[in-house]
Amino acid sequence: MYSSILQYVNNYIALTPKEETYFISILKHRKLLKRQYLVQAGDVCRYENFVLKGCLRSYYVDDTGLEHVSQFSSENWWTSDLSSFLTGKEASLNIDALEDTEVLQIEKSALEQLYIEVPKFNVLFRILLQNAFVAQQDRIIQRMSMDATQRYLMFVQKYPNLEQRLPQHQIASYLDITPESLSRIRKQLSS
Amino acid sequence: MYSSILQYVNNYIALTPKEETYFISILKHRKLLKRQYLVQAGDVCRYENFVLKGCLRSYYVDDTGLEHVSQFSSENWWTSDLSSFLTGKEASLNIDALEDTEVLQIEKSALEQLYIEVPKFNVLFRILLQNAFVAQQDRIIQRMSMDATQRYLMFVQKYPNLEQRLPQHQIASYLDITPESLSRIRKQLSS
DNA sequence: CGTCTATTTGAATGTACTCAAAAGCGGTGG
DNA sequence: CCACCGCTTTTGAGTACATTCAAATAGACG
Repeated sequence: MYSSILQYVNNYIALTPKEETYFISILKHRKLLKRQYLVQAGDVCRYENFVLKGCLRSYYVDDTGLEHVSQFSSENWWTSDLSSFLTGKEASLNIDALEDTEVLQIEKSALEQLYIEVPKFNVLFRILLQNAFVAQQDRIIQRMSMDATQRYLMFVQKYPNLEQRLPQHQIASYLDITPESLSRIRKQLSS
Repeated sequence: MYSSILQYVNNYIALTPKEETYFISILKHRKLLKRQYLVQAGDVCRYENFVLKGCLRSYYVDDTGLEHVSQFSSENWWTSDLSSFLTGKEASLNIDALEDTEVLQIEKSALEQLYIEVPKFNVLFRILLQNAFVAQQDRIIQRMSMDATQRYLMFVQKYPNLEQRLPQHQIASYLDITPESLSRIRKQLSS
C-alpha cells in the first residue's frame, strides 16, 4: 500500500529507514466510492491527500449552481483545498471521486510535526509546490491565449489517460466550455 | 536597501545575525527603467527577484503577437519565470518594468547553496509557494465563474493600489478582456 | 427492460470581440 | 509655455464564437 508513495517521495528526497517508518506512521488510508466526497465546500479541509488509485475532481460551485472543475487528481497526485488546509477556514472547493478511489491522508498537525521531525520534507513540498505552481501558470496562460479547440487538443496531449477515463462533460468543465461546445469541437476535429 | 526584504523574511522564519549577513551577501541589487526588461522570452531566467520599489508585469506573447499579462509584481512581491528558473530552459514569459523599478536578485546556484547552508529557507519558499499557488487557483476559478465585470470589481477590491497605478489596458490584459471592453465596463459601472 | 444521465444536434441569442475612428492625455521639444 | 506627437481611452458598428434552450439519440446502470 505504501510502495507508490515511498517511491514518489524518494524521487525528491532520500529517507532513512527510520524516517520512512515515521512518515508511514502518520498516513491514513481512505477508500472512497465513486461520487463520494473527500472535501465538501463549507467544511474545513484537514488533510493533504495522495492518490493511490482512482481519480478525483476539485470543483467550485458558483452562485448560479454551475460546477467548475479546477483540477483532476489521479494516481500519484496530491489534492486538497490548500487554502482551507493552510488557513483552517471553510473550503470553497468540493472534491469528490469520479471513480472508486483510494488515498493516503496526512493531517495538518501531523504534517507540521513532520516538517519539524524530518525537515527535508520542506524540500519535498517546496518542489511539489513549484511544479504545481508552474502547471497552474501554464493553465492560466493557455486559457488566455488559446481558443477552446486548442485547449482541448492541449489537454488530450498532456493527459491522454484522463481523456480516456473521464466523462466528456467533466473535461468540458475543466476546459471552461459547455458540454455542447466540446461535443461540437470533437465532431469538427474528427472530420 | 535590505530592510524591507529582511522584514519580509522575518515574517516567516527567524534568522540569526550570521544568517542575515549570509543571506544579504547573495543578493544583487538591480535598477530598471520603465519599459526595461527583467526577463525576455527566449532567455533563461537565472534569478528569482524580490521587488523593492516600482512594478513589473509578466506577460506571454501568443502566436498572433497579442500580449497576455499573467502577473503584476509590485513592492514585496517575488517574480521570475519560475519554469525557466527551475528547469534552465528558455523562458516563455517576458517580464518588464511598468515603472522605474528596483529589485533584489538571487541567482539559482546561490539559492541552491542557501537551501543547504540555511535549510529553513526551504520553509520560507515553501510557504511563499503555498500562498502563490492559492492566489493562482483563485484566479483560475474566478476566470471560470465570473463575467468580466465581476472580475474587474474583484481586481479593484483586491489590488486597489494597482488599479490606481497601472494603465487600463494592462489591467484589461490581466483580466483577459480587451481594452475596449474594460472601458465599456467602467462606463457602465459609473452610471 | 426501463430509467436516468450523457452526448449529440439544431436554432436562436448574447457577450465580448474586431475594426475603425474620434477624443483625451501626457510628455517632449521648439 | 504652448504646440505637437504618440499613446491611451472612449465610442460606434458589425461580427463571431461559444452560449442557452430544447429536443433527440445514445449509453450506462440497476
